[in-house]
Amino acid sequence: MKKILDVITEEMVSAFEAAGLDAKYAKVTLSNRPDLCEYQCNGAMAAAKEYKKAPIMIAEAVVEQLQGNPMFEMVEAVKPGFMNLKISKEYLAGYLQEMQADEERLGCEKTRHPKRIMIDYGGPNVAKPLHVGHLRSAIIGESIKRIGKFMGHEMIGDVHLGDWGLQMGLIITELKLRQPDLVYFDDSYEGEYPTEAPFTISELEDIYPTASGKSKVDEKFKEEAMQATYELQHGRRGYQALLSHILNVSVTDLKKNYENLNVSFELWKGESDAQPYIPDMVQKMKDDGYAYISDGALVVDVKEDTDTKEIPPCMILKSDGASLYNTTDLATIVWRMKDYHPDKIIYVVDKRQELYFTQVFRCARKTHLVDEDTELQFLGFGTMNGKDGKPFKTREGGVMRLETLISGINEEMYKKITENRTMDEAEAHETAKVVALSAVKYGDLSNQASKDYIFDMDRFTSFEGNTGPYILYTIVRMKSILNKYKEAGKNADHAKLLPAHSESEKALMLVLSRFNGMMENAFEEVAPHKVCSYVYDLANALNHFYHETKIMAEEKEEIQASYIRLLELTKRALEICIDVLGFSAPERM
RNA sequence: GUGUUCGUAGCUCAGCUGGAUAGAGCAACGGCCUUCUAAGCCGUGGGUCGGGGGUUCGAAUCCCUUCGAGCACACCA
Repeated sequence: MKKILDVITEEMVSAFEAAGLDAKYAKVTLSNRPDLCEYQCNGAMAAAKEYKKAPIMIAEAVVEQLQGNPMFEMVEAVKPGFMNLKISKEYLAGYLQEMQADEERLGCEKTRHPKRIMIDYGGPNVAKPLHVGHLRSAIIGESIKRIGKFMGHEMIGDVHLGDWGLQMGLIITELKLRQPDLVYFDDSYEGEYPTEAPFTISELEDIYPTASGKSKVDEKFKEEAMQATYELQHGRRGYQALLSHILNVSVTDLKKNYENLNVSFELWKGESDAQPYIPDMVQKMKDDGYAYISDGALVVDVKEDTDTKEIPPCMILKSDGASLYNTTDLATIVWRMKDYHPDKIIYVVDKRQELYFTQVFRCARKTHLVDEDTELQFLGFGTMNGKDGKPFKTREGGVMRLETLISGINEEMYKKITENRTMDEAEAHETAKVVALSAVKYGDLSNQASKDYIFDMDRFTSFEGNTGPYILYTIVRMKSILNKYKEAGKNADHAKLLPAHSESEKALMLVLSRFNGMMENAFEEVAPHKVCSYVYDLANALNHFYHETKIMAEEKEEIQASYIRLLELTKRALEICIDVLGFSAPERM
């Protein structure tokens, strides 16, 4: 259904035209003076110049046309030339009724031009546990994916595993040291390799850091690892079998961890999947004359005339002929185009990689890896800092494992819940997890993705004010009333949504009516934080209304049923929003 | 050095496609639970929107400049 601002703007357009004025000035926006009005149009002041008339004269002429329009409760022209509007309660109730009829989407239409959008987020490394640095990409990427899906686009999330490079060689080398007799290290072995991995995830998580540590002090060990890497990448059977074991064990564990975050991926591709495409890609870049040797390395120029600074060429192969991150990312674009032909690829990556990605994108475009109309978008997110404003670290100064962070918050949450409510242990733990996740995700998403933000454990676990738990609490309150209503043997399913009876009810209705416009905008701007701020507005409006209105004590059935309908609508809107943000609400808390 | 992002209340952040008195939350202070979950609601105090210019009828928002901070600048990923 139409956005409420568009509906009002249409009326304004007619009014402008009826007053003999250009409709381009008729844009209506939300009021920034809620004490004066709900919507405003500032076009009269802009039009003053063209028509050489005082803005107030123009405003009055337009307002004249709107007098008596049943859509409005108030229309007035003020001081310099503002036009202030209040929508009629009847119209608003009708609008919400229409929203409610579309329970699934609340009147937020799917796009008419669905796109296939791949979204590259997550980016974990195999054999390494997830740490806090992986949190933002997962949370933001997941939310953007869900917003896109809701808007009707085909969203394909790809985890883009870090499963290529020296780290693999390190693991293999360390494993060889620990278990030299494994068949994987036997060159003469020609049979099938075991299906069972020769290590568990916890062993793997021990092997990698050990190996990594050794490589920094032990030159010989490092050389061996490099050699192993080389052999792996050049097809040594035993090592490739090991690689797939490492992958299996690791991916199983990663899936579990991401699941705990309510994050999932359509594709579990990794850097290794791009490798087969490298030779042809490089050859073609050479044949087409884009790639040339500079200082021994193979590069493609990507600078453009409009650059404000020198953009270094995009390196395709190192001077020793080896591939590097760029090569893999470009080859990844190759298979993505070949297998999926997306309209757009969004990269949800640390913003420090921006320059690097402009190089990759330009190179991909220049060498025609992507079509003209395939959009490559870099969505850089800021660093998650600790309370001191410096990158988030453990007390000891190390990187904190994601699991540690999450379980810490879960515990804190569990304490809070058991302090305040009586609930059996199992439910309390389950609820704690749900609420803790909302705290983390909302805390992250309510900030603009591109900015650094301070992850303040105390603030997030204090659960007051603009937080995930506040939103959940609001939903739980509504659920509680709705249950009571049902328990009383009543049913409001076919009740009419009546015009607002109070200011707080109308205020709530006004926020609700913004739903479809908000969602559309959040998608267009790839901005989950806009969903957060809407959700907060809505929860606030509900709580004001809730506080003033004794719903269960309302004696007139018709009015009470209308309140219930309004609660249902609000609850639904909040639930859609938090779902799109990637978390959910418990039954009680 | 070059480029880039940012600088809004004591703290954490919105607002930035220009509009009327710059908004929240936390913290501080004061009210509200015999009635639907007080993890709530209502109220008070707190701001040269880093500084300076400019464009405009109008600037936190656009442009220039300056100061300060972060980040990035080809053989790591």
